[in-house]
Amino acid sequence: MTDWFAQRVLSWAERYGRTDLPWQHERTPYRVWVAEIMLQQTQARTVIPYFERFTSRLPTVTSLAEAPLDDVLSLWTGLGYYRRARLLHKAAQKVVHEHNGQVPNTLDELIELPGIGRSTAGAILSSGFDQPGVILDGNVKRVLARFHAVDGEVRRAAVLNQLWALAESHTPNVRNAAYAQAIMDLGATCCTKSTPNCSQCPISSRCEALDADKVAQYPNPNRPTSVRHETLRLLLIVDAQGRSLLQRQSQDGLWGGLWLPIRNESNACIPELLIQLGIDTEQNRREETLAPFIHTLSHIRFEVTTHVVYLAEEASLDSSRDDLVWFDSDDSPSLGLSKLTLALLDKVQK
DNA sequence: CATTCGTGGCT
DNA sequence: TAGCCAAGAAT
Repeated sequence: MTDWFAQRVLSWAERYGRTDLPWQHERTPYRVWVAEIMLQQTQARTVIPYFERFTSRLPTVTSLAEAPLDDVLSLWTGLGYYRRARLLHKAAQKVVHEHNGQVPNTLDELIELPGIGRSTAGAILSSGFDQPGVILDGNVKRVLARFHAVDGEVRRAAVLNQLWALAESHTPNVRNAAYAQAIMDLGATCCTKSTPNCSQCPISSRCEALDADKVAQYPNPNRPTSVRHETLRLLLIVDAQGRSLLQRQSQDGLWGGLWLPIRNESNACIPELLIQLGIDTEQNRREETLAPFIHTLSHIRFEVTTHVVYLAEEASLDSSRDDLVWFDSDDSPSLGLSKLTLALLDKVQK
């Protein structure tokens, strides 16, 4: 290992690197895998409590593979990007069936697993197996874009290819796990997006961006994606016992596989919806419309209008539909819920 | 190649 | 405070 860059970053990490992250201890390929999936587009501080709870409940690949999907999504509730949970679950079953329950340790095999792309595969190889593996996440992209003054929107393929080549050129084939952690720590704690600490940076003496006094300009920002505006009409039905009717979303799309109040896309009237759900429309009920509010996602602005129907009696539900469930927060069944659903249920509780 | 996925923390 | 964007992958 002769790369000056890697030497400096490794030495820096020996003093200033993070050592208290839960996936750095009891390090196994499975725990590293789970952590890397949770860490996709999600900051470490947010991931920590989810990782602890997830690996405590599902400590092995086999336990994850055998768990109901609802349990996995329940452990993911609030973390976002729920497709990651579905793909992780599917990948665990694939590992059990095709790899004898052992997390594979080659780049090709890892990328074949759902939810694992090039960077995550590199992270699992290096951090999980201490084998050579190249990472190009947001941290590494920022460090490299600054160090080499890489121009152009980072999301463009030409720029990405350039960054991958640079990442590969700097990645040593020894101390693989240490370097993987070191380069990410540098980006996360020193070469930060805003107000980077160049004075304590181990590679600042050869940083092209710093040399040109243009650190803040790298990486060049992507053109902002346009925000979509949508309305979300929800029907929240509460029965006499205080249970709320939830419906499972399709596996694809927003909140896939999660349980939400009834979505009323077509703006149908309440009696019509109740009939569709198989609920007796003759019984007494009280209705209320909650004040509309804005729910923002990364690129969608939902104006949420919630109509609440309180049933006075026991509701007869069409038992042939497995996409409906009466949810009792005291009973707390294992279901994946979005933050939006949690907020709405909280409003109805009082 | 551009868009679609959640949520929270930051400035 | 209203955006910006994090340990990205799938389509």
